[in-house]
Amino acid sequence: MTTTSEASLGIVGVVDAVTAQLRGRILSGDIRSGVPLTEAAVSQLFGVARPSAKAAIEQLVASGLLVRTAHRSARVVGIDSATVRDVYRTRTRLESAALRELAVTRTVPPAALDANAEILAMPPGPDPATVDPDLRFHTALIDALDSERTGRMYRSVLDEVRLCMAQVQGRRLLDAAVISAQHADILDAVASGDGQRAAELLEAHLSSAEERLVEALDAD
Amino acid sequence: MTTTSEASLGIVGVVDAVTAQLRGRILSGDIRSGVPLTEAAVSQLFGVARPSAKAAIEQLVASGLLVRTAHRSARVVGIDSATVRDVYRTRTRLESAALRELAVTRTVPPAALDANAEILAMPPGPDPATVDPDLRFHTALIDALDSERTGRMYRSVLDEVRLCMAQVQGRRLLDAAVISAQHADILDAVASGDGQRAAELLEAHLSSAEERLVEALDAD
DNA sequence: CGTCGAGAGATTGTCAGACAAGTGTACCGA
DNA sequence: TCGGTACACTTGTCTGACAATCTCTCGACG
Repeated sequence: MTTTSEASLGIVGVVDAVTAQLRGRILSGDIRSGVPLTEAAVSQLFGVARPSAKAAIEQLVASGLLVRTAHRSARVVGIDSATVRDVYRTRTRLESAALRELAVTRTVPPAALDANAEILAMPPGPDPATVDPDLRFHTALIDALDSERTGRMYRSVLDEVRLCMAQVQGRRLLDAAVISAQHADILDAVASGDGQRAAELLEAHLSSAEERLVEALDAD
Repeated sequence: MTTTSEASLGIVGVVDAVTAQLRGRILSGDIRSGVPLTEAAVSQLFGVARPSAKAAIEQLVASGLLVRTAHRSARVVGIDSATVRDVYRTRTRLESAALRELAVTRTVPPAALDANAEILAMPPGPDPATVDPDLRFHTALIDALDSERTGRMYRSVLDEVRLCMAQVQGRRLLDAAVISAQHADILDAVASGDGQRAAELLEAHLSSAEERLVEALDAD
């Protein structure tokens, strides 16, 4: 098949297209956790052969978004407290290491400043729309390292962060003004060359988010 | 196929067995970089169907051990200076973060002590046999965090470290006694709760290894 | 003699169909 | 009510096939 119009749009193949579509549906919460996701269902849903659907599912299993045991249907991974804690601890390790490096050269990533300005411009109070610029702020810190492997790792963890938020329907977030202020403090510490303080501020920042997520998860 | 004797030995399927075999051959330097690794060749080599060989190759591409562009044969990834630097910088980030955490609770992983004792017991001087306990020492630091995701990430980087060493045939290593002493210093810093010093010692330790690898790579 | 283009070979991407093997479940008998 | 067995569903793997595309080589032309 592989229509030329598909290839010109950045889709390199059928299986990658299916994978991207599935990933989007999972991260947006469209596909709920618990319901079986059979290869036949995916193959019919997108009109592709079963091997293609199988390959797409396997990619997502490798990404950690789906889980599957032998001869069982794949399912969207269920997020529990332990998962959230592990995801956030891993996140914190990467980001704090990044901040310490950036502080050495007093490098403040412009993209992080932009993302935080976007949060600050929003009306104060909890707002689901803060999620996107928030994640962009943190991604900008990692991207500033200009490391292919570190970036890849971070993005895989971030996928699971998005999955957490998709499964916690009531995304109770902190006040946008508070988030923005904490971000600004972190960047200030980086600008002043104090990597230790930047790492500590980040740890506190992410810890509160982690707790918020865990308590929302326990409320069901 | 899936013989019952295979299944009882921890092999869950044909494709996983092929993947493991291929990974071993790549990491041991058996399969040289540059030569094309076609799906048909893998399928004939292990006596499996082409889809199975394809799946195994795709897993290794995802692992970063193989590279492939569309409609081209897969090849073992070529290691250059930039790759080595990125691998080691990513490694350092994860390990230094681990040391800082361990220092907070003054936790010295027993497995790290064991691995380092193994190095110390070897005859002084460069010896390729130090590679294995050396890698086990560093892995023990990460494993002490008891984090599934962090461990997964670290292992993927470590695969590339092994690949680096496989491609640099003359594995000029530091003196076993020197390595062991540096490791001991790091653990001492952790035991005394000085995470900052542990991280700095680790950074110096890995930097020297990185330089050694880069200069060996440039000598060809 | 050097350079460019076309064709052939090789390789991958995708599909269709098929069968074996394993797991979970529902039904039936005790 | 409880336990065992048979069935349906799903996955794992294979065979075979064809289209698309990339690379390489060979020949023609300037």
